[in-house]
Amino acid sequence: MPSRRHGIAEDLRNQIATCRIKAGERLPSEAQLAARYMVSTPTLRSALAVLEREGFIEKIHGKGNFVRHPLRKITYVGGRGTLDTRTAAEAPLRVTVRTAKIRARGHLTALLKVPTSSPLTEFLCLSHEGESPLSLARIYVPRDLMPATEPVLGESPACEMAVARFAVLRPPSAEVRETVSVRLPTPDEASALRISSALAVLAITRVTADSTGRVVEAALLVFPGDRADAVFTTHHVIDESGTQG
Amino acid sequence: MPSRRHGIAEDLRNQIATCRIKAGERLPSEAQLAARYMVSTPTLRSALAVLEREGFIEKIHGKGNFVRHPLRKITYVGGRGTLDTRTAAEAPLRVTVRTAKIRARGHLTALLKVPTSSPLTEFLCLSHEGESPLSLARIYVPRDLMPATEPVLGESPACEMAVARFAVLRPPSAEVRETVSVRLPTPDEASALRISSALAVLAITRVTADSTGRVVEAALLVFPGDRADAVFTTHHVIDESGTQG
DNA sequence: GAGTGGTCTAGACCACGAG
DNA sequence: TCGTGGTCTAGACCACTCA
Repeated sequence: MPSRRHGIAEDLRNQIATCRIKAGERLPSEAQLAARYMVSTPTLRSALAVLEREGFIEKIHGKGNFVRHPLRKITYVGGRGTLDTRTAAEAPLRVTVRTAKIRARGHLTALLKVPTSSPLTEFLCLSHEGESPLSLARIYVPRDLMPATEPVLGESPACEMAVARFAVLRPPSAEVRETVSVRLPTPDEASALRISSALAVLAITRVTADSTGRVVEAALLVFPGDRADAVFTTHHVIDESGTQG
Repeated sequence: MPSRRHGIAEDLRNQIATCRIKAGERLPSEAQLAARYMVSTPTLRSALAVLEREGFIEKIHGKGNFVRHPLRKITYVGGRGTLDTRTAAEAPLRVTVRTAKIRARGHLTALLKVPTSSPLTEFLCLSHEGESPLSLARIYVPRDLMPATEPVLGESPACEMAVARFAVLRPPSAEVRETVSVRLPTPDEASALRISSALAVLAITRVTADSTGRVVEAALLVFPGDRADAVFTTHHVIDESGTQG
């Protein structure tokens, strides 16, 4: 026996799936929907909360409830030294970058294996597809690894270009360790990605080290959980016999 | 200005974090808590819903709200040919396995690259740590790759042992492709893992192929999102120049 | 100011668990 | 049966957006 809210949620889900309510469109007001389904507003709102957690709708205070654009999943490809987030390549990806000079503190010191308050360069990258934010990246590089001659870029060029440029300057043999976790977004992340704070994110911490073991980059990547996959491919060329554990 | 429910949630979170309410313990009834915080029961319940999504409490209908055991995170180590889910190794991990003979259908045919209704062996593994379910694994192996002489094990031995045994029978060079995604659990998964259906899970689809490209195993792994990380390490021994994209 | 969503109330009634 | 959580109601009032 399905509860009212799940029945309503399913009905709306179907309407969205069958494009009877199109992407980007506004739903009828909560009062109207409550009347249509003959439920009280709290009940209707709890139905919408289900859809919000599932990523179907986006609530905007004072404006309405909007159908999110179809889940055009992006794929994060692991194991590379560079940020590489598109696969649905047809997407017109727009990336904004903000650069800052900061000093290591807190868990950054552990990630980068540097002492507290050692100089770092921070890249804050936010990628959009149309109106929908797709990913948030915070990338930290020890300042002395930055090409100081190069004017530290302002806002325009793609974050990935910037990072890729540094990649070629690095020693070629490196180790990349990527830790994937699921969590709820921080309030900052939720607003940057325009998602509900109840919609879990896929968080990837990527630490890149050169052949000497020095950490040359730490990247904190965050994706809306419903819009991203991460793929890791391992080739077992040589049998690592008994390395189990 | 924090809302009532967030204030209450934070207060309870602190009490849990500082062990003023210990793991496994029951919280006071919702009516009592509502009285203590001088809010209505729906408001109090929405505070508990926050804690539930965050993984702090577990609601059990008719019994009460219970503090979940501390987030003893397990780490899934990617890139291996075997299931390897412990790192907090002190954990007394108990695994139950159910074996079944099924036939490929739906997306399994695509994953395993086998025709519809070709024979498979399914391993359904559920690992517990004490009372808390930690992971759910559904592993599919083409039946002809199974050592038929070996009696298909009943319920007792560890899933990982079973799978590890097959691993050594396989050609050593293989490719492992692991796809990590975030989603809400299915009702089955939620009840098997004893988590709220609002608590996102970390889902890993692992496809192992031998050197000929034949898929020898597909594993669908599900972990409670708040209890698991996945780590992937890549060694860039040889510079794959310009393999970008 | 009109319309929207956000929060909260003070109940009612139902469903589950344990004795 | 009793105590628990689960669902729902019919409002009230506040906060935000936009004309």
